[in-house]
Amino acid sequence: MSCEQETALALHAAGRRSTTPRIKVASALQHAGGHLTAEEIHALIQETDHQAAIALSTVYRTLETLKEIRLVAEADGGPRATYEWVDREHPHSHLMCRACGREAMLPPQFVAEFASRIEATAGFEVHLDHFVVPGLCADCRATEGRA
Amino acid sequence: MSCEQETALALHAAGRRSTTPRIKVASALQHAGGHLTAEEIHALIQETDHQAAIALSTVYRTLETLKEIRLVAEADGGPRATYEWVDREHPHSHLMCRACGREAMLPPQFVAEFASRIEATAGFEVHLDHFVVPGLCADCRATEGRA
DNA sequence: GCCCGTCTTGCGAATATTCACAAGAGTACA
DNA sequence: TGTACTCTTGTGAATATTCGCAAGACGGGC
Ligand SMILES: [Mn+2]
Ligand SMILES: [Mn+2]
Ligand SMILES: [Zn+2]
Ligand SMILES: [Zn+2]
Repeated sequence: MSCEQETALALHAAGRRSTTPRIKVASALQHAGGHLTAEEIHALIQETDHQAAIALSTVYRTLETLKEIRLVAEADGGPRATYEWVDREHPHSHLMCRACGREAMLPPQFVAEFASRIEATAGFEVHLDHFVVPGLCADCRATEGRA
Repeated sequence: MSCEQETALALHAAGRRSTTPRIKVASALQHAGGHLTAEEIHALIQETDHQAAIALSTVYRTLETLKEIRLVAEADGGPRATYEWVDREHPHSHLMCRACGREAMLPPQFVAEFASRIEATAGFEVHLDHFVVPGLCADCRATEGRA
């Protein structure tokens, strides 16, 4: 089954309609990979598809919709929000250094166990599909000590 | 020692200058308590202090500065960012339901242990001073099952 | 396939947040 | 205390993001 079909199914399963902008935004995120801003997504779609243009405000709304049904995750942190396709089979999270900006991977298992613990005690279903943990990397910790 | 003096000390310790806007913003957050938007903070300062007004853009910049030295934490999630004073002695985090919007407290211990684990394996110093975990509360999980 | 009711979109306007730059204020040091 | 140097602020403008509303598209039932 194609990516587009899977997206359409997920939308329907969530009681939302399958529309051209939603499919295009989802497709752009899936095939570009990585973290993209709303504007980058919009530009990608224009390039790929010279005819029917999508309004930038629709891209924002669509990202919100896709986030609601957890197909897409938002990553804040910088001055602009970025968005990434969520891979349910292989979820990932980041460690982001506030000093140098570098990113490292965070073992998904740590996040999963943190979530399990909360669900077990609070009955709260945790949605940390793509978690960006801020802090200081080992290098910058050393530097800071000397500063 | 007064709150203002403590803020000034923290600023100096971080190599930043102690200025009127910084002290006022910090003071507003400390004494109002809870989550405030930049605009609410700005309004509070105007009310308290009819003379020297602070520019709204300065409030934004100042909040960024106070976040950098971890006196203040930002909570996203809604359409507008909110800010809260960080109480180092009694840190707290939230569980926020994406369906009904209600908030519950998250045991600080869970966050602390999650952080310890990351620091132990990755050497990364985690800065989760005020963590808002999205998800579904127990009530909404039940409702969703029936929907 | 057509009709209807509702959900979505495009568009433009309204807000929220960030930036650039010259003027003003805080610090270190004499 | 005065000076020099740098960091911050105020202001206005630039961007980013959200909203309101009428027109258009989607999905369900005939
Ligand atoms: Mn990622
Ligand atoms: Mn809080
Ligand atoms: Zn670093
Ligand atoms: Zn709820």
